[in-house]
Amino acid sequence: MPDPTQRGNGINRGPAAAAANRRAILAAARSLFAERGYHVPLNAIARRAGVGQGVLYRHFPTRLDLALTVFDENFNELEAIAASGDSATFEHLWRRLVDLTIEVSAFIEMAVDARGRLAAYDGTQRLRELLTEPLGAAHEAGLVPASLTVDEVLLTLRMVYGVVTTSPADRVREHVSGSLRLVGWTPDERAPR
Amino acid sequence: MPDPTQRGNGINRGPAAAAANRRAILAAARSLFAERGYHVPLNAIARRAGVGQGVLYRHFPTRLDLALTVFDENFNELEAIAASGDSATFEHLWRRLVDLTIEVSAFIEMAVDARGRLAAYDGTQRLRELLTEPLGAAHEAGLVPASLTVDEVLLTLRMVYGVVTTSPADRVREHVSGSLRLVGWTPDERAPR
Amino acid sequence: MPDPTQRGNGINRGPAAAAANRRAILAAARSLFAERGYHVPLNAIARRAGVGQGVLYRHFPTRLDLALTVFDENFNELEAIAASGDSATFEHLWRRLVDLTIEVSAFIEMAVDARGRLAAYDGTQRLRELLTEPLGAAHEAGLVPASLTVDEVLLTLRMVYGVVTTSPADRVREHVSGSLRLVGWTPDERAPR
Amino acid sequence: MPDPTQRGNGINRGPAAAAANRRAILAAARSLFAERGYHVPLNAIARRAGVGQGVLYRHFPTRLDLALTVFDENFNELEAIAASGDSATFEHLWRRLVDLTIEVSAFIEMAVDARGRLAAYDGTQRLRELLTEPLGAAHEAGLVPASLTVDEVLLTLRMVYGVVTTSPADRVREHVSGSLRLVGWTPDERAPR
DNA sequence: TATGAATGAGGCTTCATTCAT
DNA sequence: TATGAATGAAGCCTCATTCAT
Repeated sequence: MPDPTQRGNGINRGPAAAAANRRAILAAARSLFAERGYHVPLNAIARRAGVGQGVLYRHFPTRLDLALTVFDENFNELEAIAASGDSATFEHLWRRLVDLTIEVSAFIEMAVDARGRLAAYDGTQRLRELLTEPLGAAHEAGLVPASLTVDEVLLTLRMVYGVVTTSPADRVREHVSGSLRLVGWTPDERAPR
Repeated sequence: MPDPTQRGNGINRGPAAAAANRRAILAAARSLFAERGYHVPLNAIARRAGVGQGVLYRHFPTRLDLALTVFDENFNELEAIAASGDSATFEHLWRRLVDLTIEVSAFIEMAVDARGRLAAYDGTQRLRELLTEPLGAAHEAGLVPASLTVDEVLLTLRMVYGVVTTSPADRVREHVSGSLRLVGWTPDERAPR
Repeated sequence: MPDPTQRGNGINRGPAAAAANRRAILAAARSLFAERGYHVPLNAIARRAGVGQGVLYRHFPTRLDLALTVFDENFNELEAIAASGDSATFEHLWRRLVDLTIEVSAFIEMAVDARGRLAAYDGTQRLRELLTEPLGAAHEAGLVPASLTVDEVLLTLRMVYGVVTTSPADRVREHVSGSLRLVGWTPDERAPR
Repeated sequence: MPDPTQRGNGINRGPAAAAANRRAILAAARSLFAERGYHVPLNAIARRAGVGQGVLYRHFPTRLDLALTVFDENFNELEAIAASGDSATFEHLWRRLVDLTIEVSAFIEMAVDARGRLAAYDGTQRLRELLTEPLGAAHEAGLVPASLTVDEVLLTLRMVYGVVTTSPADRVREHVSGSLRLVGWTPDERAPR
């Protein structure tokens, strides 16, 4: 009788393993997207996950499905931060968004890919929703200017993407700080304009 | 007797075609980079240019050589603008830079590719040089704030890249305008901050 | 429903075919190396084996891997002969070595290729080992001069290679006989010197 | 008015240059065969010779024609040695033959190529002729055993080829010496059997 | 249901050969 | 007659995707 906690041993372990496989695939994809970019071969992901090629296709029919799910998990994390609900939440969220942007440059490649294929996808909607309440709280606490909108926050994030992608690897954070200063965010205080 | 004005008809048109071929390849590459991105198959470029695979390799041994030449032409155009030398030059330059950024998003992908392979390549140096004098003139004419530096202009451009790349094709210009407003440039007047 | 005994019909025959495919590839490689030399196109091998290009790469990532495996099988056969253990074994071995040399001139080309890439590979070591005992037995039985060493046997073999490679196909055996006479081996008796 | 001693300057210098071009091609081919083997790209030869591709084809329609001509020059040199006519001539010839064998391993590759395509070519005939007289002189002077025939000398040479081709580059001469000892030639004295 | 081998299209690159000038 | 660019076939290799077991 096979050990269900053991994966990738070539034994069909039945439906019970499906959830574990899914998690393993997502973890593998996350790390490989970060290491080798969005276009990393799918079989490398399957290999690192310890599953067969077929399983990967069962769970995620296209590369885009896989990538969207990986990045969805980031949204889950961000939503958890947003739910904490004090006035510093917005700052935490922003900090985490910038870090994710720096870490996962694969996201931008996915976005390019998705633009052509997934007209319906507007990943920003979810971001918009999770930012609304924390930004309101920050407004009330006087931590950000009253005029700052959610859309401007998102736009700034996309500007950060541009800077991240075009910076030499060893100067990314320095350039990001410079660009945030340009829009009037002093990175130390994270107090916009 | 073959018609020498006809391209891509499978006939060896002889060395006289070399210059025309080179131009045809560059034009094909320019349009395909814009349409399909930096990683468009090289044989698609050769096909659109109406030349054999080998000709493309003779003129441009690597994809990077080809891309650098294409973008070099952009620099040439920008330098021509810069040379005109009146106080509105900076505005013209900036407008053209933003347009190029919107049109040729392949440039960003090339930059990523070049980063790994062409340590010596710093495309921004050339940009920096051609901007210096026009920005000085704009300073003197009071058209831009005295504090605005060339590096800030370049950084802004990279932020624009980020917005371009992550925007749905039909809303690119709208988003770019929004982001320029964010950094205090009102796109209508091009009067920064 | 596809006929699983039929090869190369464009149908995915599943993993069960792996072992059969491997054998088919090796057989195809063996015959094509003999017919067309070491540098025969790999896709010709895949075609004769009735498999896709990718399968060949899965089993043998490089041409050298494939060739080494093919020739390994020759070593296996020789070692089986060597294991039989009577005093005539050396004669059998030698006869087979000469025949293999004549049949598989691709071996020499592979050796040239391997020299540059596989510093660790010393194919002769395995030959040396399998010859040692049979030569000793032949010494004891007085079938070969006491002074004949394993290295001399190997050197003679390489001289035979030279003659094989430079002889017109229809006179190979005649020339080999002549050259063995030169070193004092009368091919009829196989009684060296 | 072009300088006829100057080659590869892109100017059509008329028929007078034909002989110089031919010599340049042969010299380039000789060095490149030695450096990179028989299958060196033909355009590399044309480039080193400083001529266009077309000229190479005019003079030598096939790779084999070129190679045969290159090696013919070796025969010319050997015939010059043979013509000197004293009793040590055979020894000089033999020494030069072994050296050529070691230097020009491209010859063996050409031989493999020629086997399939040039049934009529028996390069050995010319060798045989130039060796006959010197070997006779050596016989008369008692420098070689009376039984040694020209064909045996040629066969030995081909055995040397085999050893050369299969030896690690840094041990070629050592192995050749060993093999000559095997056939009873002590390399120091060059006194066969 | 999971495995992982097989398929084969597609992209890259190299040359032998041709041919306009 | 010489040049050297153009052609395009051919080989190499890499995956995305399928499917027998």
